[in-house]
Amino acid sequence: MDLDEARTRILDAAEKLFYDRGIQSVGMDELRTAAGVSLKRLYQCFPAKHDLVETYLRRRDTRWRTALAEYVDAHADGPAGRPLAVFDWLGEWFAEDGFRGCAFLNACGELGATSDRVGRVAREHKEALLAYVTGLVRAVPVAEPEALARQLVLLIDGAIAGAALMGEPGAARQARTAAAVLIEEAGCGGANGVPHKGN
Amino acid sequence: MDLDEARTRILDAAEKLFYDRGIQSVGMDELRTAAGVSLKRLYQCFPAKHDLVETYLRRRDTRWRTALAEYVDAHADGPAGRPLAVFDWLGEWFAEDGFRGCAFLNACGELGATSDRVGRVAREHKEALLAYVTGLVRAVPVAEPEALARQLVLLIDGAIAGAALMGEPGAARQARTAAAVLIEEAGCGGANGVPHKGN
DNA sequence: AAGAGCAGAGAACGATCGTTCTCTCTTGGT
DNA sequence: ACCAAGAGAGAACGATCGTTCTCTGCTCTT
Repeated sequence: MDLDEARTRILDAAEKLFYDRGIQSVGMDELRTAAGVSLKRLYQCFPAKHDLVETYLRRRDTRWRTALAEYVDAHADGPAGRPLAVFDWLGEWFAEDGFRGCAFLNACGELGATSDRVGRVAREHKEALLAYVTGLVRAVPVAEPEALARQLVLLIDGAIAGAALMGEPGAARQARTAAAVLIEEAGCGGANGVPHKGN
Repeated sequence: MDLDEARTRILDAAEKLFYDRGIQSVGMDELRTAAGVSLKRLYQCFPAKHDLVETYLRRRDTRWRTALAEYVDAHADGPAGRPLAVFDWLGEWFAEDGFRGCAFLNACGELGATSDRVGRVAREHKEALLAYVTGLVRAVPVAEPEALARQLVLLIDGAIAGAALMGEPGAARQARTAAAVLIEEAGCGGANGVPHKGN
């Protein structure tokens, strides 16, 4: 077996097990069995468990944001619809089997106080999400795009948390309608010409 | 030492340690030392660790919601300001030393897949919060108070998650302004007479 | 064909976990 | 004063954790 193939098999098993059951609940031996590699290979690819944890989180971060961006590019109608398409993607994600909330928030709650590395990865993930949403918001004419982007990220995180705890995918739709109101209200003479209330 | 006093000392130590460092990272022996009771006493009060975990979460739930309600009662000016006062309280909570996000979301991410009891407690906590916010919203004249309450809870959870990951207490203020927009927009001819846009 | 080197399987190790047991000491009733 | 009962302190137990080591067998070069 190739070394690169072993790495991806280990990371695939780690992502499934860590996300499903938490990090501390999964032992290296069970991981080895799920990946189908030997313990020697496992420690050859990842010298310690926290290395595997960090790599798992980083790979999930890039994959998650790539999937989101691809969905938005494919499904959004016009620049104004792109921020709202984010919530449509969330709705599809919430409905997936095995959805268990934000992997970074879970990892941070479990190990954030102990390991500063997972805290750093989680922070980078959230900053990258904010940067992406800010880019989406800049394409629609609103006053203070950064402030609106931060509000939308609040709705995103809230929807993820709500869907994780309650198991109700409808949180995405509620967040979407709230986002539409916020975007509309932040608009300064947008496409439909509704003026800012500005009291 | 009284048995009730032992219980509260154990619960106080458990709340501090579990919330600070996660549940699985804290052993019963360290807990015993922090509480200043004997192991026999500990297992006499809580026959197993998951009993202690569940009791810790339930007590934190009632205390958390009581503190929130007391703050809202004390600081809100008028019925319309009560939902907004929730976010003021969040801001003070976020700024506290040792703030580490939502204890129920953290516990659920760590043990939710393993223990269904912590999942149930977390769900009950979030339902109680939604019920409380719904009660606040009903006092201000809006169309569809339940929908608005759900949106506000999304903002609350998002602010907690954002503050937990990034350590920025400003999330509470951003959520507050977003909440003000949503409340204003949901109003059906409220106190200031702004009509619903209703497109 | 033979020896060197690497890969897989899993035993082994020390540490730590949740939980129980033992031993000693105090205390209260008669 | 004496005995029963319970409390505290911590040793002990089996399980499991992350990590390393050993042993066996295959493969590749000359």
